[in-house]
Amino acid sequence: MPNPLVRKLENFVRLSPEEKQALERIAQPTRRLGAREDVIRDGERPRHVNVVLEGWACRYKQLEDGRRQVISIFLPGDLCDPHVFVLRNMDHSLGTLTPVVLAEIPETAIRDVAQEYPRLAEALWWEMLMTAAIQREWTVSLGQRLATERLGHLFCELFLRLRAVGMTSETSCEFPITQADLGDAMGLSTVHINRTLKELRAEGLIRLRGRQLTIPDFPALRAASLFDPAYLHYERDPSVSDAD
Amino acid sequence: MPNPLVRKLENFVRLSPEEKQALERIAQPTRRLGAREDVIRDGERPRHVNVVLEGWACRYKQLEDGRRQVISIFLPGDLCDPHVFVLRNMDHSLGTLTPVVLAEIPETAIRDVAQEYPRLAEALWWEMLMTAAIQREWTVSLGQRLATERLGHLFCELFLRLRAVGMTSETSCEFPITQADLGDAMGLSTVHINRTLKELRAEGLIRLRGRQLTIPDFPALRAASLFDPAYLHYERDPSVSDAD
DNA sequence: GCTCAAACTTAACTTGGGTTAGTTCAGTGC
DNA sequence: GCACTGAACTAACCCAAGTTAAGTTTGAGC
Repeated sequence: MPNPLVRKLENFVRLSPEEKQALERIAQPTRRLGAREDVIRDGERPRHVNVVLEGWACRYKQLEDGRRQVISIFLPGDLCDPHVFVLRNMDHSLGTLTPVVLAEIPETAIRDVAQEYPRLAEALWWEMLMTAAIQREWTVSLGQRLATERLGHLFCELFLRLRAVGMTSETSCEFPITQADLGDAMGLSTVHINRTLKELRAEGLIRLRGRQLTIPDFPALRAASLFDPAYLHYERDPSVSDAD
Repeated sequence: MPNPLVRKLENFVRLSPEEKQALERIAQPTRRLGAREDVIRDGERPRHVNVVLEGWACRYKQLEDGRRQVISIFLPGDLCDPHVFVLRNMDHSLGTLTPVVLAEIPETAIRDVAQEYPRLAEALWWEMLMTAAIQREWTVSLGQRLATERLGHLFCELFLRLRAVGMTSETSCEFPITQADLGDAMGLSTVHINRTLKELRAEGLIRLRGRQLTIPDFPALRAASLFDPAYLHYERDPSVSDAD
């Protein structure tokens, strides 16, 4: 099973064997957590950059009165903030949604690798900018899209992000999170998530049973959700030859 | 009138005269736009980094069916994406809300200045991370907060951001955008923005007339909106002496 | 194969906010 | 002074999504 961080970055730049090795060296498993545990909490001082190697995690923020918003979802290969250190304290928490294996990378290791391999530095930039683009798209979803569009859009996004790290079949992927988590992420109540899933199922746009999501007709779901994958920027740099 | 970019960055690091001069040199006015014009449109290729010197601007995304979400608001001193160039095409538009004066900085100029002055590089990192933190907070607002909290929270945020560039009095600031724009930013209809403003006014939490916003009792508005300024990270680096 | 808890599902009812369709107000141009 | 325009404001009605309060399914642990 290849390193998901390597797989992810290869969607943007072609990496040499040495570059891949350098990445794999710094992204080794160092911490295992169960489902629903905190990686780091709001207010704490970050000690390393976390990379998800296995499982699903999230950024979230809890309001004083208990309301909780999941701000981002992290899939295998995702980096949680390559440059957290600049700000001294976390302004949100990181938690797991499923059991998770993390690579905890020290500040210096990231810096060194970026210094030595400029193409890796560029790939890390791409990853940061794409993360920001996803955050913006969530803003659009929460601000403008109806519940069916919101969920459909999220399914499209997560399916493509999982495909980018080789974790999908033709039309299906693992989908291991609960309806309550989906609600916290999309700003909807659990009950309404359930209603909305029922509707999407009834229209034949998705199948979702156990921990398995199937999108039988991606273009159909895409159209129903006004999903435009451009913001994911999965185009390889044309200045890098595709021939190896 | 000092350069707002300099003022903003000084909230995080203390800058030497040479550092200030270097910033001022690259952040010179190069483009003037009227209200409601586009700086750059979705799909276009960015040519420079934009810094707002005067006026208010925004990031926005327009859906096929006309719905529009304002994704971020840019105030004087704000940089629109120091590293857009990595992604080849814009996945959203930048537009003005009022007449605006921009500094258009070439990619290389930013890079050079960051290379020569490491403290400026760090300040630019801080600015990027704070922008991301603001985006996350908007996600929380749109997902969890009621209309009154949402608007109150936005007023608190914008007031503090304006104060950081010296554009407030004790309790007031310019507030030059329309209720329709507020609606597009907070995912609410214009009508409901109006109702909600009425409510906030009735509770004595804000005054808003003409283009002037007054927050007579900031702690009260803060409490009513569950606003916690920690995410703005306006703490000066403690490793830098406060004595000049 | 039984127990227990978490996750899922549903129905009935309520509410926050959207929609439609205006009126009023404040500039601006002439 | 009057027309014109864009913004601010309001009322009546409607609907998407929240809330409450169940019942049902699933699966881990024994």
